[in-house]
Order: sequence, then structure tokens, then C-alpha cells
Amino acid sequence: MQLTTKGRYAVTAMLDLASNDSTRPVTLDMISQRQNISLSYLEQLFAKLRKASLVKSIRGPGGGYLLNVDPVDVTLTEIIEAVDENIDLRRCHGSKNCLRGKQCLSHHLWCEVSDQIRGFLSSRNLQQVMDDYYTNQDIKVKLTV
Amino acid sequence: MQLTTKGRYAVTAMLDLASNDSTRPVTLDMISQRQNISLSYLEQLFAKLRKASLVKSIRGPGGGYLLNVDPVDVTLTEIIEAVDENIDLRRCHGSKNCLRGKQCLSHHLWCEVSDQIRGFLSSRNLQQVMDDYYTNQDIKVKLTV
DNA sequence: TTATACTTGACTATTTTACTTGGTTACTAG
DNA sequence: CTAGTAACCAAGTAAAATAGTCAAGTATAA
Repeated sequence: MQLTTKGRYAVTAMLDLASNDSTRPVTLDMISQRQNISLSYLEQLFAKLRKASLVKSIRGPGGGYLLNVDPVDVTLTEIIEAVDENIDLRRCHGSKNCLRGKQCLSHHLWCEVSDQIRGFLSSRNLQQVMDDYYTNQDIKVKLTV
Repeated sequence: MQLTTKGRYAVTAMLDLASNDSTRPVTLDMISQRQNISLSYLEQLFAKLRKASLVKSIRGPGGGYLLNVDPVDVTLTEIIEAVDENIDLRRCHGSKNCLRGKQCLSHHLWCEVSDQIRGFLSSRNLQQVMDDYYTNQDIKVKLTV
């Protein structure tokens, strides 16, 4: 994998962008304050998110970042892989030579687990996670799931 | 989490134990050679597996380790958590105070992901993984799934 | 033209993982 | 009984990944 702070921060930051009705760009400074994430760390993450075309940037005063995609069209896997490399538990990373040229006792297992996690994260898009959040905050909004 | 080499090694070692028909104890030295894992690292892992009552040890010449449970009764979650702490992606680890005392935008999400992974790993026992392995090695054995 | 805000790259600190070393203790085969 | 085997234990180290910092830029809107 790994699924760690880096991926979580990326998803959180994207959620922040998606929440703030995005006609106006959002500065990293705002996200940093709202989500309690180090500004300089956000800079690194957004460089990667931009390379992955998930966000676009506007420079200068009044500038900031905007989503470059519809929240319905971004899966969590895309976000996480954009900053986090890959979701792959296999020691051999697919080459099947984990144990002296052969595949190890648990090779197939780790393939399955990786697929499961990736599958789950791919089945969720930004919009759904936002909806989930507001549902769980007891701000009952009628959802069209 | 994390799902990393440590957890993989533990599962692999348990699979090795389960494969070797376990009337005779298996030495860590044997597992180390067969699975290509450092002996001293195995010692650390087996200390934890023993504390979790997943294996039992026999000292002295002819000694070694034996499974302390039926392979059908050990889930992968049990093994991994025995050496790896916990499978929990949440920053707050459940206290729901991830963001200034409140739960963060993606709190519910990480609960779900953690549950998914844990659920999957809990649905698999040692025996199944062994069977899987031999199936995928083209040693076609009739399985009762 | 100046303040704002993104961009970059290198650098540091911390944590975790993986592994090593050097023992001690329990046991048993001979 | 004793010598050797193998578990057990405690530190410490190495390497990698994660998390975060710093400083010097560049583009742009007001």
C-alpha cells in the first residue's frame, strides 16, 4: 500500500474542495486551517493531485485550487493512488517471484486482499463520501443514492 | 493498520506450520530457511504469536513450534493483529475527535474501509489459504468450500 | 508594481519496519 | 550428567517511509 496519513489527507483535502462551492478557488492556507493539515505538506500533496489532473490551480491574488473533475466521477482509489503510489500488498508486486523465483505460500492471498481494498475504494466517489458525512452529522438531507 | 511485511511474514510462517503435518515441532530455523525470513525476526514474531496462544513452543533438542489451534479456526485478522497491532485507518482510533474535538470529514469513510479490510481478513482462515495455494499451484485438489 | 498565492526542490525529523547481536534458560538425546 | 539444541529475551542498529520544514522562486490580479 500504504493507506496512511498521506492518503487520508489527500481525500480530506479533496472533500474540503468539494464542500466549498467551487466557483471561487480555495487557497491551501484555508484548507490547512480548516482541516488542520500542515500547509507545506499540503503543497506537496496538491502538486501530485495537480499532476493527476484531479485539481487545477489559479495563481495570483484570489487564486487557489479548484476541483478539475465532478465529485461523482472521482473515486477514492484515484485520489489515494495520486499521492500514495499504489495499493498493493504483494512483496513481489506481481512478478510472482516472492520466494526464490516461485510465488510464496500466501501470494494469491495478498492479491485478493489488495483487490478487495482497491475495489472498495474504487466503488466510492467523492460525492458519496460527502453525503455520508452530512448524514452522519445529523444534518438530515434527502439523498439520491 | 498497517498491512506490511510483518503481517505477511506472520501469515506465511503460520502457513508453514500448518503445512508441515504437525505431530513434530517445527524449528524456527527450518521456517527461516524454507520461507527465507530472518531467524531472529521470526523469533520476535513468534513471541507475539505465542502470547496470542496461536502457537505453542517446545524447548530443547527436538523442540520447536506447533500450531495451538485448528487451521480452520484461525482467521487472518487474528494472526495479523497478533503481530501487527491493529487494522485501523482512523487517525483518532475511534474517539471521533480527529478534527478539533469533532469527527473529521472522512471519519466515517475510514471506519468503513477498516471494517471492510478486517471483514475480509476475518472471513479467511488458515486452512482456506492453504487450499487456495495448492489449487493455484495446479495441484488440483477437490475442495469443500 | 506590488502583494498575493502558487511552485519547486532540497532538506530535516520522526516513526516504523526489518534485522542483528549477544546473551540466558529449558530441555533432552546420548 | 552433560553437551548441545532450540526457545526466549533485551538491546541496539539500519534502512525506509512518512511527515513536515524552509527558502527561493514564478505568475498574476488588483
